Amino acid sequence: MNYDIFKKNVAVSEKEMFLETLAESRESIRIKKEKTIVKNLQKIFKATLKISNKKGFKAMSMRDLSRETGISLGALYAYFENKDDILNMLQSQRILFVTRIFENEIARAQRPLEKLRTVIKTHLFLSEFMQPWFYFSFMESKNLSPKEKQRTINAERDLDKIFESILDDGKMDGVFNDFDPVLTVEAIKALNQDWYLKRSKFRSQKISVDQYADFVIQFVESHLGVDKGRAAIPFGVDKTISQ
Amino acid sequence: MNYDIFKKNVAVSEKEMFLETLAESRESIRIKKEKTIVKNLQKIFKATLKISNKKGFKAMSMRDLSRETGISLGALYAYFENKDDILNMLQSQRILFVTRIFENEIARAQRPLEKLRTVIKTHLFLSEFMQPWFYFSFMESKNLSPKEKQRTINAERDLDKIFESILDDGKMDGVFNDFDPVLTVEAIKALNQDWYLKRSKFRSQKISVDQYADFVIQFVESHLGVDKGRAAIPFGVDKTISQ
DNA sequence: GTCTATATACGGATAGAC
DNA sequence: GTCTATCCGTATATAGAC
Repeated sequence: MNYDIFKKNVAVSEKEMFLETLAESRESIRIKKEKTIVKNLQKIFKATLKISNKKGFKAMSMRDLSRETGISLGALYAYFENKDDILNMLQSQRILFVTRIFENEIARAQRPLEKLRTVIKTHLFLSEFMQPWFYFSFMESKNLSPKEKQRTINAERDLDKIFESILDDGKMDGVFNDFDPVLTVEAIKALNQDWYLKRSKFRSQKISVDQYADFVIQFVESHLGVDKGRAAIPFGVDKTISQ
Repeated sequence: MNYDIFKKNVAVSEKEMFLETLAESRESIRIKKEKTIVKNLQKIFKATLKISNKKGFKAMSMRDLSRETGISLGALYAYFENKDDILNMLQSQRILFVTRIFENEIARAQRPLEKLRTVIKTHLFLSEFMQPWFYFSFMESKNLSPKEKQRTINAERDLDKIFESILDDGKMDGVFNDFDPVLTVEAIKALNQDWYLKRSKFRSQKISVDQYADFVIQFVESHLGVDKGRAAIPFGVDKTISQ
């Protein structure tokens, strides 16, 4: 899998997922027509990410948002009850979206090494696809409602567990060396996190997300002591890397 | 070197460094007695970090700061011209402090491997010693004045150069394997950065900064192919991946 | 040097016309 | 559904007494 393939897979279900995840926010929205909601809410989200990622959510005024979206102050409030709602809706959308994609991409049973590579790439490609959301989410997590904060913590814990169980399986199979599971998982996440936190830096260095994915995988695998000579050849396990 | 030793080394020159770095902010401070400045400015900095790291600098009101420091609203403004000054002073202090310590700790000529370990530890121990400053600096960098923003970028570039030259020397000496210098430096920084961004997580897992330093060093060294405990990476194999 | 009281502006949110 | 006009709380910053 590379990013182009991933992007195409995701793009087809994007709109429909947006609609599904809307259900939760639906009660706080005064607008009737779904089509109008989708159109304007997407405008609002996009503008919020743009402004907030430049100067912070707290520093973004509703007047800023009105100007950027072209929707008047009064009309904006038909799409949420208060400013913080936007933040929580964005986070809720992001988590549901990520969870859904993750379930799709890593559902198939695979061998640990393949699985590790798939999860690293999925995580990385998701953060590329939704970079402004990931960046925003990281920077503004302080101000989430208790509900969304808890949900974020849970999602984070789930991701940890996915990584841990893969590493564990690999250790059992003898594919991976001995290592500290907590620190290793945290390191993988730190490397992936850097992609969306420092994206403009990578872009200016002309490093693509595919290159970065390969780098992270190689970096992590040398820590795990994966024997490259053996892992690459049998069973075509290495397909994901060689393309 | 471990963290306890580092901490003792740094602590002795801390106060005097604070005084030195004060010179720059001096003109915007209306107070005469240096002793008073030091006492109250440290109180102000401490309180700012405490409040801002909880809810963000923008969300911290001057009334919050007044309450936390025990200094009245009016008196606070004798120590800076406006709220943003606090942010810029904090950042200026941090950069000057870090630069000074770095110069002291890595001055001595060493061999690349030793040097790499020293720089990783120094960077990590500094971020432990000044964790609230590092966290604050990362989170609030958006709102720095152009001057402090530029200074931050320069300091970052200097750090990159230090790492790059060490890796380069190691490559020339044949101590390190072939690797992508830009990505490798970025990876080291990402791992170190995670320490101050997720510090409470590490603390709750009872991971000490010394343990983390050893982990990062070992992680990076296995990427560079210097870990004697593992099989050497065959020539050429990883080229397809790292480029 | 530090305090209280206050000027002034700006931000979130709503009312009510269209 | 969307707009303009406006309310009102809160924020930064200052004035001026002590």
